[in-house]
Amino acid sequence: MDARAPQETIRLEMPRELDFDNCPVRDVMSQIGGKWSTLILSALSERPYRFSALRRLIADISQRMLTQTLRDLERDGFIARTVYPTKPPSVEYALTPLGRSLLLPLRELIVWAECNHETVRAARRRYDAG
Amino acid sequence: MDARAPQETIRLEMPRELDFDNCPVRDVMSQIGGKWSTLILSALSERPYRFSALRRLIADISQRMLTQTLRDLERDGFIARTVYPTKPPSVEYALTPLGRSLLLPLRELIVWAECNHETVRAARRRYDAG
DNA sequence: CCGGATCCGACGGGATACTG
DNA sequence: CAGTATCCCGTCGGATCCGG
Repeated sequence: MDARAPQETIRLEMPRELDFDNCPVRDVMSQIGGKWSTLILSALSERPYRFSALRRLIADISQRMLTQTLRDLERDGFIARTVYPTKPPSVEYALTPLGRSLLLPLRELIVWAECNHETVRAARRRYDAG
Repeated sequence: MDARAPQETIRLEMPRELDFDNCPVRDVMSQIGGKWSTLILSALSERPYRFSALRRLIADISQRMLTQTLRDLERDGFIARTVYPTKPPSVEYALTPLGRSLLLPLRELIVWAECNHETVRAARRRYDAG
């Protein structure tokens, strides 16, 4: 997980399907890589939240993007949307089992990012200087 | 790794730094989430490659995007660029230790994507139908 | 409270042509 | 061979207003 850890030799296989829609990696990445997806998944990993609660939690997300990202995540089966017909109606979002299973590999990446963020930023500064 | 695997309860902590540049997750994701980054990292995980070799390997990448993505990955310290002053000059790209360390969490995500791709596509079809 | 509809700027990414 | 320079367009995401 750390760049200074003993180096295991890792080989990733090139996907043979380079077509975007048929390439699993690209298909998942294009969703996870969105600006707000991981943030929302992180929030929902704690517990289900209602729309307005998510909005308060993330704070700098626009109404539009929250709605859209939730829709996309729901479409892919990562989260479930439940409407309670109260007045006014309340809507709750929760992770599905599929969504929860995604958290495992996602967490690995998040931990890596936190561990190596400063290294990356340093490399970036060096590159921009030279 | 599979959605049907026994469910461990995972909680991801919300990053307190919501500012884009200071949030490690977003900072890494915005790079990895690019259209070509993971493909290039996968290729270089096998062995170093020269520019034209990468181009043949990826095939449907444009010259422009290959150059730009390689630059970005180099800037972040994931790959190293070595110029051999032959005639005509040849340039070789290779993973750095930092880049190689990224492959571990990345592979988790790739494996997950391959395992669950069909589930996601099915969910997507259901959503679009209903 | 939970959105949808619309307009708009910024950026990612493709195609093509040109250079050392 | 390994790029740079332009042009162009589609999508992402923000702001704002409107509706059940």
